[in-house]
Amino acid sequence: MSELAEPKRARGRPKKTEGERDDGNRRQALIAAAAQLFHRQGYDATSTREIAAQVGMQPGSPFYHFGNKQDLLLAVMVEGMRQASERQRAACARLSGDESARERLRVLIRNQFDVLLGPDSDFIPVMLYEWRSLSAEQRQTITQIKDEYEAAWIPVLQSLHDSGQLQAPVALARLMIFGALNWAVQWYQPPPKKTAKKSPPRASLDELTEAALALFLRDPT
Amino acid sequence: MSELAEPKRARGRPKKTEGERDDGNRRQALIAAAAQLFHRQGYDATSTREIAAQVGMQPGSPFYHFGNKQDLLLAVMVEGMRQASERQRAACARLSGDESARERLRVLIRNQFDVLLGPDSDFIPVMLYEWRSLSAEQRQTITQIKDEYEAAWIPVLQSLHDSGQLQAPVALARLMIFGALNWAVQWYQPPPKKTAKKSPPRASLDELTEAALALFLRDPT
DNA sequence: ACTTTTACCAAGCAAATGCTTGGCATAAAT
DNA sequence: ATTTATGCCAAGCATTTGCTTGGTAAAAGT
Repeated sequence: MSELAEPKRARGRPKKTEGERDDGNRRQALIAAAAQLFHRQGYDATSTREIAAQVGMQPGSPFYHFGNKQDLLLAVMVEGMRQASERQRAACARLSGDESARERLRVLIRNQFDVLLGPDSDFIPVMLYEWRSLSAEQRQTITQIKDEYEAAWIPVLQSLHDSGQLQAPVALARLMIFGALNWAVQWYQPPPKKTAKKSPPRASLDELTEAALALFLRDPT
Repeated sequence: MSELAEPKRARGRPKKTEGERDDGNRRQALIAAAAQLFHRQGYDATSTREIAAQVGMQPGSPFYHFGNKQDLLLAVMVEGMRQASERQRAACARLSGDESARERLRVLIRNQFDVLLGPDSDFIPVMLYEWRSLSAEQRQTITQIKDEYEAAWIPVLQSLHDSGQLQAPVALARLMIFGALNWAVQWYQPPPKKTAKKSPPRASLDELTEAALALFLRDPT
C-alpha cells in the first residue's frame, strides 16, 4: 500500500548568494497556477487548497511563500502588469519613429489584445476583473502601475485628436477605448486552428484590431 | 431589559386571490438589498446573513423566499433585465419614427448609461460582472433575455453601417460598443450636485453619450 | 369559531476555507 | 563534520457560510 519512498521533489533550496540564480520558481509556479484558476473561476471561488494542489503542494504550503491569499492575488496582478508593460515597451520600440499616429495606435491596440486574449494570458484579465478583492493599499499599488501603463496611450490619442481622426475628448475616449478592448475578455473565443465545420466564424486578434481602428478613427483628412 | 413586546412587523401574509395586490414586497426588498450588496461587494463577498440583516430578517429567513443563494442572484439579474428592457422599449417608443439612425443610437446609448450608472441601478452591473457565479442553465436563462435586449441595437447599427457612418463590421462593432459603455461601471463617478471646489471635473450621462457618439460615428456626409 | 396558509424566527448543523504550528528533509555555508 | 537556513509536509484550529428544521404569530379563508 503506502509506499513512502517516492522520488520526492528536491527540497530545501537555500538563499541565493550569487545573483538570484534559479530563484523561487516554485513561487512563480504558484503565481501562474493562481492566475489560471482565478481567471477561470474567480478569486473567491478559488480556494488556496486548489492552487496548492495544482502545483503539487499540500494545503498549507502556499502560505510559506505568501502571507495570505490577497498577497497572492496582488502578486498575480503585479506579474501581469510587468509582462504587459514590457511587451508594450518592446512593441513601441519596434516602431521606427516616424510612423503615423494611426499606426502607433494600431500597435498599442494589438498589444492590448495580445495581453488580454493571447495564450497564457490569465494575468491581466484577473487584474481587470478581480481587483475589488484587493485591500485599499494594494489597490493603490497596482493603480500606480496601471496608470503608468496607460500613460503611453495619451500622446497617441492626443495626436489623433489634433489631426481630427479622433473626435471625442481624449480623456473619455481613452476610457471608452479601454472598455471596448477589455470587454473582449467576456466574449472572445479564439478561432480554431483546424477549422471544424459548423463552427461560427471567429475573428483573429488582427481582425479585432482592424475592427477597433475602423470603429474609433476617421480617415486621415 | 428585554422587552419582548416590540411592534412586530406584520406577519403571515396569505396568498393573493384578487389579482396580485400588494404581492411579495418582502421578496422584492430582498432582491433590492441583494442587488445593492452584490454590486458593492461582489456576489461571493456578500453573505446571505448580510442581505437578511439589511432587510431586518434573521439569517435563515431569506431561504423561505429563495431556494438558495444562486437563485437570489438570478432573481436580481432577471429583475434588472426586466427594468432595462422596459426602459429601452419606452425610450424607443418615444421616438416619432422618422428620426435618423444616429438619433436612435443616441437614445439607445443614453438609456444604457442610465441603466448602468443612474440612481438605484445596481441590477445590471451585477448581471454584467457576476454572471460567472450562475449555474449553466441559469446562465442560459439570462443569455436569452440579454440577447433579446441587445437585438434592438442591430438594425440601428446596420443602418449606420450602410450609410457609412459606422465603418467597423456590425457584429464586432456591437460587441465593442457594449464594452465601451459597460466598462463605465468601473470608472464612472457621478458629478456632485453642489459643485465643490477642487473636485475633478466629472461628466454627466449626457456628456458621456455625446462622447460615445463622437467616438463611434462619422459625420453623415 | 375553526382551520389553513403565509411569512418568519430561533437554533443549529455540516462543510468549506483561510491560516497556523511544529517538525523534517535537503542542501548550502562554515 | 557540523551548523544553519530553506522549502515543504502533516495536522489541525477557528471562523464563516449556505442551508435546514421545528415551531409560531398573524392574517385569510370558511
